[in-house]
Amino acid sequence: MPSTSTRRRRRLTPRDSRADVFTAAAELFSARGFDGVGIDDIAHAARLNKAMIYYHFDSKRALYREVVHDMLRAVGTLATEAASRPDPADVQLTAFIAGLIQMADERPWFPPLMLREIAEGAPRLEPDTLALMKTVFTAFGRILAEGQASGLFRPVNTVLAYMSILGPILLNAARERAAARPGRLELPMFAEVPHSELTTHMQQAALRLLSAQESRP
Amino acid sequence: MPSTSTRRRRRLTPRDSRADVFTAAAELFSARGFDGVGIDDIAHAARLNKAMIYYHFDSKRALYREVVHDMLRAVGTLATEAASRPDPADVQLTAFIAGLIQMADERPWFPPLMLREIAEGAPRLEPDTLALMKTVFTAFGRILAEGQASGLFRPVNTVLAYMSILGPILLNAARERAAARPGRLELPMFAEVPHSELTTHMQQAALRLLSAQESRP
DNA sequence: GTCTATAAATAGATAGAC
DNA sequence: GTCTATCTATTTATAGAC
Repeated sequence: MPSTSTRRRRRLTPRDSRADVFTAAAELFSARGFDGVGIDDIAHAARLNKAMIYYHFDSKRALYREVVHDMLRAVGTLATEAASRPDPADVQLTAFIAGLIQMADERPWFPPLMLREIAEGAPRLEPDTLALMKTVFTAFGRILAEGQASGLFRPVNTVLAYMSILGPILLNAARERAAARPGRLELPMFAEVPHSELTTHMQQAALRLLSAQESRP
Repeated sequence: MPSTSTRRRRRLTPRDSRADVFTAAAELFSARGFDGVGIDDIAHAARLNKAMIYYHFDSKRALYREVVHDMLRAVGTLATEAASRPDPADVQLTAFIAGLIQMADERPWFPPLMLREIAEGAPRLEPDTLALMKTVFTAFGRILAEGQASGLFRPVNTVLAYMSILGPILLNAARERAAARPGRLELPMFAEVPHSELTTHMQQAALRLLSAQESRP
């Protein structure tokens, strides 16, 4: 969420239109991409008009950047905290995975948005955005290195391991959103998967991928 | 590739402008998405002009549909052929994985395009497109079921297994394209990964995920 | 803070010459 | 088959009233 600390506080919940714009923008950018969304669409979804968008944000691109940065900051914090836990690497890793899945639940716009950013090679991303992405990857690398140093994990390419864990989580979350469209649920590939089953599967898959010893049940 | 069989053949390689449009469109849609690409961009990339696009294709959307369908047909064929091999399921599976990686090499526009289609919930996809997607998923399901029936694979949710295999492959291929942008290669997360290492990793990961017995080396 | 109205640029699509 | 010129609609962004 965007920081509200810099703006004046008023009493009696007087509608935070900036937050409404942010949320509407996040949902729409996630669903249709930067170019697929018009300022008018965002304004309508936030039950406001064009002018209010520009009252709160400098430009469409600036608004998009805030949405992406908010998302990356959250993931960066999650990864860094997981890597800093005083636990063995497998616990750190499963915590990271559970956190990612939970985050996709709390910020449903996050998975498609991140998927698209990667798919497009993040052309709209300035240096500070790349720095945020680097934070996540670095923290993940720390977990892996620690697991390998302790003999818990086998040696694997860090980039490929990263893709192997991030990929399915993002893809499945995006799939869930796609399944929500009318007439999709009948198709087997859009079948609903319980949250708990998802988490278990992803954690098992990661440990099976990395485990140095024979596979665990 | 689009079928050229319906059009007249001329001698001396007289430039197939339709194929040029198709390739340019595939590359651009892949890199920037449907809404991120203008007809003019495609025309320029194909060293033609707007009018030629509409001479060959009915509309921007029709052109996009052809690109997506061509891709899905190719993956569908790959998956169906892998599932029809007279081999044990693990061989079928590794063949499917190797084929996917090879396809991403031959049609570099495929991974980002498919990633985006999933991320967006395929809003532009008509019934016949969904049928193509279903073909791929069904063939994958056959491989899994056969592996489980023969005791080679453990029981896993088909959808989650599908995401776990497709996700990393697509994500990594998209990452590779993103890495090609200037100033990216220095970052660790955009480091180059040899083709062979990628294939081995993905096949190992899939087998470790699904294997019924203890992990294989 | 919120709105209407409008400017200025861009994009999908077509007409028609060659 | 290939081109230039153009129509029309949409879209980002701003001006200014309330």
